[in-house]
Amino acid sequence: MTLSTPRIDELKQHVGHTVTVRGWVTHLRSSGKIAFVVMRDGTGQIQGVLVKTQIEPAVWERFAALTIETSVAMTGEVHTEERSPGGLEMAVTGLEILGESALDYPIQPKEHGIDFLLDNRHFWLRSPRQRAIARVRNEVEQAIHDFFYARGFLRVDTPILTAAIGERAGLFSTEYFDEGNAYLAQTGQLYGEAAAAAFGRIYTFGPTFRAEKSKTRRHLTEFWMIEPEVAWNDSDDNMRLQEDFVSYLVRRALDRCAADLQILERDTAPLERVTPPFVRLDYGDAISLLKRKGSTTVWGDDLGAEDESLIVEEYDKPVFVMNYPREAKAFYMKENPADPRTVLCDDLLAPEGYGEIIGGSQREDDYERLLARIRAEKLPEDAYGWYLDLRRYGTFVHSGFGLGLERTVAWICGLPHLREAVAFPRLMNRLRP
RNA sequence: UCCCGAGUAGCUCAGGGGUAGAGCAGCCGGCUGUUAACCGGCGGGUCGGGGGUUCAAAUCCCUCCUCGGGAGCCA
Repeated sequence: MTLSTPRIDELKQHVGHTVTVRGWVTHLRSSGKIAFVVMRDGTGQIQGVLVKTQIEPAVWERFAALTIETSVAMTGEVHTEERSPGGLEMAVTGLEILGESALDYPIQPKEHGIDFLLDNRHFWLRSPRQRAIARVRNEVEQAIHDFFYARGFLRVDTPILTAAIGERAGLFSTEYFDEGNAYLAQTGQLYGEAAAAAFGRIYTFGPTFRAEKSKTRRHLTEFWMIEPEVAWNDSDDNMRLQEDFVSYLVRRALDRCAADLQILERDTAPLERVTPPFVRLDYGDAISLLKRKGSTTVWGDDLGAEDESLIVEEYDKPVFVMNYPREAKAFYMKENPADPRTVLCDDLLAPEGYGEIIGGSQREDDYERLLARIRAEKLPEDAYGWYLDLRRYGTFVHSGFGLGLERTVAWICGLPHLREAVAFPRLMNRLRP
């Protein structure tokens, strides 16, 4: 059966020949003695046309038994036909029902509410729009690996079950034998730093978990993060790496996913402008800018969503905001020698309201300073023993960042909400399907 | 957690004190080029749950639940 059953996107090579394709029925239309069946196989769609007077009665009867999402093997001669969606059509002479589909398939070719669609995510995934998003995500993921591979980075897989270390936000916990609680990783960074001391340039690529009760278009409780960590990179090197990286990912999507972006009706003009260098806006200058624009945010505050939009609208490509006050940022960031009130860090804000897609920093490499920060933040000192060791045995200048995959995909695809950027999104009130 | 908004047929919604509605989907019939086809017919309801006001509540009041949008936090 596998022989000569091309996939739908290969059918243009089979014009004039009789082939069999397998897939799922998406549309059925009948005019009494002529009928149309559109099927999908994951690579595209093909319309089959059946003329009652020209085919075997048994085939016509099987057409009548078709329902939406029936899986079928459809056989016929492929020809060009401009009235057919996609320009190709199959003159069906054979039809085999592989798997029946119940009459109450819930998804219709019309508007649905988001609650209903998320409840039916396992079916929603079958739509052309969701396929386009999945293809862009796949391309971005591959581009990430290619980017780092070409630059001699080693991919390191860090643990998902961890002791209580990492960010301050909510943790998911689970029992772990006689060791007390284990927590789902919020970041692989600390392990990445250990690996950078071993291998020089590394990156992680994996799921991370935040038990935050946040209900916004920019948050998931489970999301994928890419975290490079580079020995001997300072904060400036770090930002150069980030702008090269992000520009490369966008370029790859533009070059290889043009058809998908078109299905998503993505205006690609803003993406075409994503080239290095990006603007580097010092935190202090950002505050001045915000004050000019009427914000009440003052020096020392973290930047809110409103502030980020005010900054982003000033530029036509991603913008770095760098060197935040120490109090607004994590304990592991290196003190800024030029202004000890601040740390050497950067947030990369994406255009068009997609917010922070990267958070990065140079890491504190001085043992005493790092220990002081851990104590000041009242973190469990013993849990960070191995992390502090990295500063006791050959400490090194190093920097890294975390890129949120779903935010990046949502931005490139122009999605209104992160939940479409992953096949089965995890939100605070959604654990299934 | 806080602030808004919404829950009526499988779906998308109208109806806002007086016998529950439409379109789509489904089913039956018709149609030889359909594109979310079209035309005719049929079936389909705990009006989110509970309590209250009233002769009478989908409709007014209270309360809880669920969902959506936003904030905070962050990627």
